[in-house]
Amino acid sequence: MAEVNIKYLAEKLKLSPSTVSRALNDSYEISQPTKDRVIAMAKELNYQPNPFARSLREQKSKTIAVIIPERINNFFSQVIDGIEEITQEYGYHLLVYSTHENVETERKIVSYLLNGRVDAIVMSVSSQTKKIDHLETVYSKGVPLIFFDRICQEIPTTKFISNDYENGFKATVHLIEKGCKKIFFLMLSKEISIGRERFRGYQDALKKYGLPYEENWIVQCSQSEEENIKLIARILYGLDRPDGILASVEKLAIATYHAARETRLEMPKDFKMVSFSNMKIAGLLKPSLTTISQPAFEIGSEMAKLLMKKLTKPNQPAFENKVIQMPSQIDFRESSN
Amino acid sequence: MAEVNIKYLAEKLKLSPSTVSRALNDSYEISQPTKDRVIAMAKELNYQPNPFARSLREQKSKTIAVIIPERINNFFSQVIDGIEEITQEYGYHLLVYSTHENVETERKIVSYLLNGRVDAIVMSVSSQTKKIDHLETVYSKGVPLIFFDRICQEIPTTKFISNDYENGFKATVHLIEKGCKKIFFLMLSKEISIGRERFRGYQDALKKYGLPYEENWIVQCSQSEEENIKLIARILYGLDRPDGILASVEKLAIATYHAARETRLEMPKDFKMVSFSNMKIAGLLKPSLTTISQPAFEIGSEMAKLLMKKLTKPNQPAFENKVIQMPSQIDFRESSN
DNA sequence: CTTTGACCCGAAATCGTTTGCATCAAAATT
DNA sequence: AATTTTGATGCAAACGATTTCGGGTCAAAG
Repeated sequence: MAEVNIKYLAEKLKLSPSTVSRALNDSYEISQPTKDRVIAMAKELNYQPNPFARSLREQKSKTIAVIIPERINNFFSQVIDGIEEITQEYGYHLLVYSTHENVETERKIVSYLLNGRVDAIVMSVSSQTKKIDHLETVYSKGVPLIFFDRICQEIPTTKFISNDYENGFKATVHLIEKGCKKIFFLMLSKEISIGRERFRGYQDALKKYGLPYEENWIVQCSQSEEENIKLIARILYGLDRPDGILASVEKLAIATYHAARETRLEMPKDFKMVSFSNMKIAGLLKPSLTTISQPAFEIGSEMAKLLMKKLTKPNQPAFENKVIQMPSQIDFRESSN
Repeated sequence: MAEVNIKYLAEKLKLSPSTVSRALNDSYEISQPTKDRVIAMAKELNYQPNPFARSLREQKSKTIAVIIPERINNFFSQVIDGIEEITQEYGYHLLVYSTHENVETERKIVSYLLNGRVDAIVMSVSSQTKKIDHLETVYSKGVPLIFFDRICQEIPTTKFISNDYENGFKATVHLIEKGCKKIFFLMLSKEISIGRERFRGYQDALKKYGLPYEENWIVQCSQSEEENIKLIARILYGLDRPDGILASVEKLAIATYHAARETRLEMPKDFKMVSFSNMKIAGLLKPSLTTISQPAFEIGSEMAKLLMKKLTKPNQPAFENKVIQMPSQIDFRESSN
């Protein structure tokens, strides 16, 4: 493969490696004619600097890690698209990892990243994450860290979410106004902070309208689609079945569609549903699904902007400990009508 | 941040860096007691080897690039999941890039990867890719390269696809058997090899059943969803409108749903449709969509297995110039009934 | 005629690992 | 007893880029 490196360029040009390096980096110490010669030769030989030598020397990698709980989810794909939109301009690379909602995997991935392999980490924690010492380690090592969607409140850094509380509230009010009296709340796990916010909105809306809710209306689902369908079907078969459902994540809405089909119940006649979801084709479902969708792309690009500012400008402070809320959008469709 | 490195470990242990390195790499030249001491100390100080120093020295990065035309597509997400499943075990990292179906972006991304940043590239080319000199460069530089789905026939390496010809054929036959006489074929671009195979299957099926087809039944769509909807709607409004549609990619099927809605035509009454798609919720659409879905996860994991074999074992030959076909699955649903 | 400063360039150290070769004691062999 | 072998370790050179330091030239200024 005979890589062409700086030394080789220097030889060809009868210059020293340092001069070549400086010329390529447009140093003021090098005369214009020399620069031109060097650049021309570099182009001719198609010189590509070795990224590892550079990273080793400069102690930075121009690489960012993105850790998400699952890939097969439009929301996360859109967020990554948003991140890439910005980072690509700056020549940064993206290492993407999926934890598959598994804490152990999450811990392992994070541990790979503590050796300087990446300049920063952007992540959405797994739904099973309870102990957060691995995240504290990242923080204490000084690796810039940003959370989004599934955030970890305990770590004092910047977090991006959408106005989950507000939309949990609005969605519930919407169901109430459509006449629902028994509104169930489907969630993945108590551990997810995001679920909590959406849940608080739900609770407060019920309270405001003087509606009751019982413990078993809060349905804790699992990772298994099959089990979730069974669980929800059982609930729909039950005597105490809901006339309204608020699904805190997309996959639970999908499971509900399957469960409804199994139990031969029809939305919105037998029960109504609203779901948090960034599915593009919510409008093509049968029935079309009322969704609360997050500005995923913008969340990604905003995070990336913040990152790029910190990584490419000198003397930037650590990320502030704050939560940035981006507005979601509710699209009313048949499922809740 | 005071990174703990080998030199520091050596000092602490009163050993030379070389001994420490060898001990950590479990070299036969080092005595067991010394190894134990070194390993214990490394664990205590939480030593993490610097990946760049190692990559620089070893001339390999333990990183693989995955280049896809778009992220918001279940097929590609599943493929990446499949790749990760295997590579993670071997401690390999995944750099993921999206070209957004843009050749220029594709060229730029590829050029970033010619400097040893990655040990291999797995890619699905953009629909606009016509000139392939950038891919030839990758190949000639000796970077291991595997194509999937949108393959580039001209490069002599291993390619993974599903039995596109066969399924294009079967899907068309299915539509014919359901009574369709005017079957249109929706494609993204003539450049995509994959489209060609599917198209050949379509053509041959028509031929076999003695059905005609006209030039303008082959619809070339664009990247813009909006334009595609308009285009398809215009076709559906037309006098010469199809009674069957074979969509070669998922996004065109979605566009067709929107166009049908606009023109108030109903599937499968007014026309029937089959689409290549890995959408999980095809069964929940209105009407549910008959799909040909690829074994995406397996395509990913098979590619990764091949890669890992080449990268982790000594003296492996270059990838054979062959096309590996994985069987797709057809799920018949309402849209074509 | 010296000094100053602008300008151009090279030698060598550095980043953290790995590894070919040298070293040196103890054990084994002649 | 002298020599070879073995086993365990250290020295120093890579890998390829950046950067500190320092040297030299040449023209203008003092």
